[in-house]
Amino acid sequence: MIRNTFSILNGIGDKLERKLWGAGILTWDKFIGAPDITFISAHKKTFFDESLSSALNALDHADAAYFARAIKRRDHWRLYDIFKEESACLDIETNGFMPGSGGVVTVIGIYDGFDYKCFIRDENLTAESVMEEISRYKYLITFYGSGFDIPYLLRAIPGLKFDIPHFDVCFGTRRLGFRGGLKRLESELGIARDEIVKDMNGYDAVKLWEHAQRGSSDALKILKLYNKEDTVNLYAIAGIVYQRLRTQTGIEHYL
DNA sequence: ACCTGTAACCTCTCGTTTAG
DNA sequence: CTAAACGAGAGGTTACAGGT
Repeated sequence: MIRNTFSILNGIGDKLERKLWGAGILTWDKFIGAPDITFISAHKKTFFDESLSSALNALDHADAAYFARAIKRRDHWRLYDIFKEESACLDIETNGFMPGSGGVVTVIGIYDGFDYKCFIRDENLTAESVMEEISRYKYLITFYGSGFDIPYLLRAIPGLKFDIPHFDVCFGTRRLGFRGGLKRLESELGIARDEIVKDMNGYDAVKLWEHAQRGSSDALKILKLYNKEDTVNLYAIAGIVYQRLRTQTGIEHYL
């Protein structure tokens, strides 16, 4: 999908992108190779050619950091198919407060499609351990992470940084017309959730952490299961949402 | 070359939505 | 409960293309 994307260019939006596709210019290579495009001035085209050449170069080197910078957040979903093999779903739990007002991260869960790893406060959760795990990936998938998880992590754990593209599935689903949070989305898409944590919400996760602090190993176990279900299910949802967003662009009519 | 009409992009504010 | 960021919508602005 990213090779078909022209909205990364400054001055090209949805309309012009579709117009390019309609003119048979479906890929970056085609654009650079076209001698002239009637509705784009020669001066602009030279400029665009350069941008697309560096993007192609970055693509050859699978340079995730380049795309994290160069592509507007709303378009990061378009990188899904080229980075999905090296992607990770991330979800955090907290003690219910905001950083600076006593808020801390209690659990960080990361799922890459095969393995689930979790970092627990006071056990193995450090800036270094989390950073080391994050650095293994080139693509981040979250649900409302751009609004909550990532800013929270950055404030609560100094030293963390994220310079890879970030597919926030929440805004993808909104654009597709879905309402509601992750749990509702799961049921609408027919994705199952473990019975034990079926009716839990984020606030329950706060209470479970409090129980765990008072010595309940069961509470911690359930909290981890809850977090795991979130990341694993998100992984499945991301693929579906990507496919639907792709269809929504209309690209398939031109291929 | 210049001017003008049109189309689409950008910026801004506001309200909605989600997270734990 | 609270904070934050995106989307929607409106208005202003740029830039292209065609006519004179």
